[in-house]
Amino acid sequence: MSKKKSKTKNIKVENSTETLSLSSKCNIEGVFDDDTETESITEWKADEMMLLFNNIQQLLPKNDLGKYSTTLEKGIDWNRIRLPNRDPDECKQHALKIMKQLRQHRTLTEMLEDAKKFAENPWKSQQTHRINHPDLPKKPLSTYLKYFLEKSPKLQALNPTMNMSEIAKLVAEHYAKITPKKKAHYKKIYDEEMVVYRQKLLEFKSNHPEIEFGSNGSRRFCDDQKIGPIKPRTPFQLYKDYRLKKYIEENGEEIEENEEMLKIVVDAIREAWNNTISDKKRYKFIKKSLKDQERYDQELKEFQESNPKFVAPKLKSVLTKSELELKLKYEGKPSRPPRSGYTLFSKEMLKNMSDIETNERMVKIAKIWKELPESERNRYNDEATKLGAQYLQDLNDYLKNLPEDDKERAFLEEKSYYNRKVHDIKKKAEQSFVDNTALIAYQMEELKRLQQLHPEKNTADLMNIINNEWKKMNKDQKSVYMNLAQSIKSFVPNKQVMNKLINENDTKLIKIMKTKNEKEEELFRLTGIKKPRPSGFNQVCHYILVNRHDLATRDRLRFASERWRSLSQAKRNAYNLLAKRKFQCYKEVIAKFKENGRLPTEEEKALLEKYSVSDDEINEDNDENTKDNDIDDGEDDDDDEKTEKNGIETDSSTPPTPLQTDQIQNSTVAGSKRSITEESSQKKLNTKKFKTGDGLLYEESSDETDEDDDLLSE
DNA sequence: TAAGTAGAGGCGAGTTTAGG
DNA sequence: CCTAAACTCGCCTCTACTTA
Repeated sequence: MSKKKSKTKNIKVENSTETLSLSSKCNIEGVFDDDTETESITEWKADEMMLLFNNIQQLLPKNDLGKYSTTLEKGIDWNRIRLPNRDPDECKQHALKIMKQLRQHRTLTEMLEDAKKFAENPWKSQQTHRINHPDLPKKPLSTYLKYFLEKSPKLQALNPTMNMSEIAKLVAEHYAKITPKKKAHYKKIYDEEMVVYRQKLLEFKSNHPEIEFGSNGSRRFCDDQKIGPIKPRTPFQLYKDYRLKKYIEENGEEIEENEEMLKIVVDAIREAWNNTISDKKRYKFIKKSLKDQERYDQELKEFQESNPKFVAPKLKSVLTKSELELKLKYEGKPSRPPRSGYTLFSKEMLKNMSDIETNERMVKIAKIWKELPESERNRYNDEATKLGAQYLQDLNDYLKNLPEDDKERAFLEEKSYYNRKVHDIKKKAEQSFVDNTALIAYQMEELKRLQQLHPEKNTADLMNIINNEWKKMNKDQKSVYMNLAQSIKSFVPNKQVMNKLINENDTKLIKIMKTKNEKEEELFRLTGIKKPRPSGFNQVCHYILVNRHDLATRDRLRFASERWRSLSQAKRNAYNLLAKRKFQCYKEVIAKFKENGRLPTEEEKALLEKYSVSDDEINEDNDENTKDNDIDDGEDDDDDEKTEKNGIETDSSTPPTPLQTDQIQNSTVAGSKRSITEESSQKKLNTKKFKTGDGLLYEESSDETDEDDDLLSE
């Protein structure tokens, strides 16, 4: 299989004292084994090549950072290369052919150095000249290597757990023991081959007087001993053992005798493993391999107990990435959904684009995507959303059924994806909150105006008109309401969003979040220490919400907002800073408590106390009194960020129900314009009232105060 | 130093995903 | 929609050994 490997690359010309003079007109007539590559190289003369490479050098792009072949393909203006009797494409193809045989992973600038050296004296065997003449005869293998070739497949079959280095050691061991008679036998073959080789080499030299024979590079060696338990076997190795055993049973011992046959059989087995074996069977060997891993872990543990100094070798996982995926798939793990409609689309498109060049595919897909009618794109987007929701559901089911030990690991594997999902949902919900709130604000304002203008019309008709007006408004016209909505959103915690998620997808992540909060609750029960409000603004809100029962909830929040804005910047900074410090302090306390149940020390309690702002302080009406502010050290407040982070970790003591847009709109009208709504009962209105406007977050509350407090103190 | 071998690991380039 | 990071692919080198 790999016999053909580096055929043209690693053949090197034998060292020789004979040094042939550099000939600029050398005409290489050698023939490559692979005849498709032959003609153009043999046609080109050294000076011609030199000219070509010098030409290319003139045209190198400024930033030559890509792979040389890419640069040759795309970075060079071949029309500007003019060689007598050569068309640009010929030049390009020739340059590509030569360079391909020098080194693979380099930039064109670097490769040109090698190429020019090559052109100076083609086929000279030196490190930079790795192309060897295809006609150069191969030196016969040494007696040891002949023996190695014969013995190593057998020893591999007998010692399937050994790697090549170990096999080589074993071969050497065997070789040291073979009888002089056998050695002489190998030597005889070698000598015979050597006679032929010398003859061929002479012929070669006479055919190619232009070729200079040089010396070669060096190699590094290092040694590491391998002791300890036998390494776990990979699924393929196990499969190979199984097939080989079966083969030997069926065909007797022959396979041992015939190394060629063995190689063929092993190759066939590999082929089967890679291409034809069913996933089900593969999964069987994957399981076996994992069992062997367990065996290894156990043996290693025991071995290390008796050999404490033994450092376990770093092993790669017995499973390849795809094997692991297969395993998880078989165990019911859902595969990740496409992230967007576009992803879904491109995935679908890619299936039928194998004929198009790789780097053009994505460009093409993007183009088609853009040209797709909106309805089509929406179809993909909807499908992607559906798949996403399905995935969360499937993942949930999968996690639920896992053994307790695996749950955590499996969850962590999906965590980043999950967080992303949470992020997406949150962003979406935030946006729809802002949109809804803006519309509500507009509706309220317009309704009032239109009712005065057209007292004869009923509310439903007016609302229709208003909604149509809104639809026709452009961004600028809406901006006032959007800004208002945004500012309302900014002091409303993200709790609803999270709760929506919790209700819809009761998965491990949320369970972890819940346990987090269970700990917080426990700490509160034990010490009375509550999770502090994460920002100065939240403190103000809290204070107003608790103390201003004379106002409706949304009015209280509005009032809180007004109060906050009326504070001087210095004071706001000061409150934020305190809140930040307190929050940090609390975070440390809760971390310790979670870790080992340690309760806060007196010192920590005192610190938490120190960072608290008293209600009285907030209640001070004369907000201009910032002079006596001794806690302001001018630090920027980043409570927005804090609030947000905090929002994610929020607890879920009050599971809310997500609101539908129309529901919100309807209730808004009802709530905000109580007087004009049809004869609904007062009680109903009262309940609904809290769903409206900024009250979006406080739906269906019977005990406002507690809930408000809860919501803002998260 | 290079020849043989198979698997591990490195690397550059190409893709996909996360996250803003 | 964009960028950075992570991942994949496929090629390349290294590893053990001896001989010339």
